[in-house]
Amino acid sequence: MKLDKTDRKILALLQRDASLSASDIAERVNLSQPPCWRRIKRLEEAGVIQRRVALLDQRLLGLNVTVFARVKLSAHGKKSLPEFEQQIGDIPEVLECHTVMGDYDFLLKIVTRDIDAYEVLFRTRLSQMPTVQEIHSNAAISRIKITTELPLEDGQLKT
Amino acid sequence: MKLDKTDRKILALLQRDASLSASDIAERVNLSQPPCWRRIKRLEEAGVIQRRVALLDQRLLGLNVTVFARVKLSAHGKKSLPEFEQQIGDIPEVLECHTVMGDYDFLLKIVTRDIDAYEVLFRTRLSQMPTVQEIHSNAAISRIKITTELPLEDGQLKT
DNA sequence: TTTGAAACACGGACCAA
DNA sequence: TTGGTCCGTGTTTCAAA
Repeated sequence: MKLDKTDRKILALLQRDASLSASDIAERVNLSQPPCWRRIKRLEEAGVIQRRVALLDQRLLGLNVTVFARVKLSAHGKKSLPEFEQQIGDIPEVLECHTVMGDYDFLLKIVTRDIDAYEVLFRTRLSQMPTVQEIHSNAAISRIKITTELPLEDGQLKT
Repeated sequence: MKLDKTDRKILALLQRDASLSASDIAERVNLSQPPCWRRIKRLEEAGVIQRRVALLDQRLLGLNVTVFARVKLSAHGKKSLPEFEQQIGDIPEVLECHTVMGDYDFLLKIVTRDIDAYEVLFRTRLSQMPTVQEIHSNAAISRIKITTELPLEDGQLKT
């Protein structure tokens, strides 16, 4: 799928504010509504636009703690990776889990109500996973920047 | 602001799929459409629903590399924190920047097209910031889990 | 909570460049 | 192939019972 400049403009607008209507966007990219709508549809069908979601305020929901946990699996545990991935998927407090290169195996982003809730999660679930050898937890104190907007400027993308 | 069970159900639905209409949601939470719509509006006005965004497919956009960078500022650099935060905010490839407790000061999540693009970003921007003393970069190989859905189940929230 | 009306957005048919 | 105009349908939004 190839994306021209107009497509990228549309994507940039939508990943900033998905409540914009097709005609709002049409106006900003100098198109009339139907062709603009067709482009959006096409981007959705191609999967470039994965989904539309509401972002909630963590603080207002009382979810005050974000922890980054670096996890190392035991040597034999690496055979049962699917099991580990399955278990991680089942913990709603784990927002992200990435396999990383370097001195540890996974980086997890975890959100809980407070430190106590994290401690419980850590003790009863994370450290209980049979494959886990070692976990280093680092609590985040403040969010300097946090966005879901991917960089779409020229030169950062393959088109 | 207090949230009852119905509010939390609405939030759970919207943070999974913001394309649901007010009547779709009304149906699933056993309400008629207008009161359901009023609740959504109220949640938006209170800021619990911060915004609605489109999530794009990183791979399809050719953004194949995610790097987590651990940054340490120089001792005197900690005075000019606002400057650092400003500069971070201006780099679109930096999606997240958290202040963390522990052996380093910040954790950054960075997305680029490929390793070369990261190297350029690292050399020309990140390592050039006058306040930065040390950066450890860890490339993420695969995404096991990645979601923007906050955990809303009972007991995880203050209501 | 239900009804309903006005405004608006969506999405198809069809034509022009 | 891509954009434009026209128009029917459904949704949102909000007032009134």
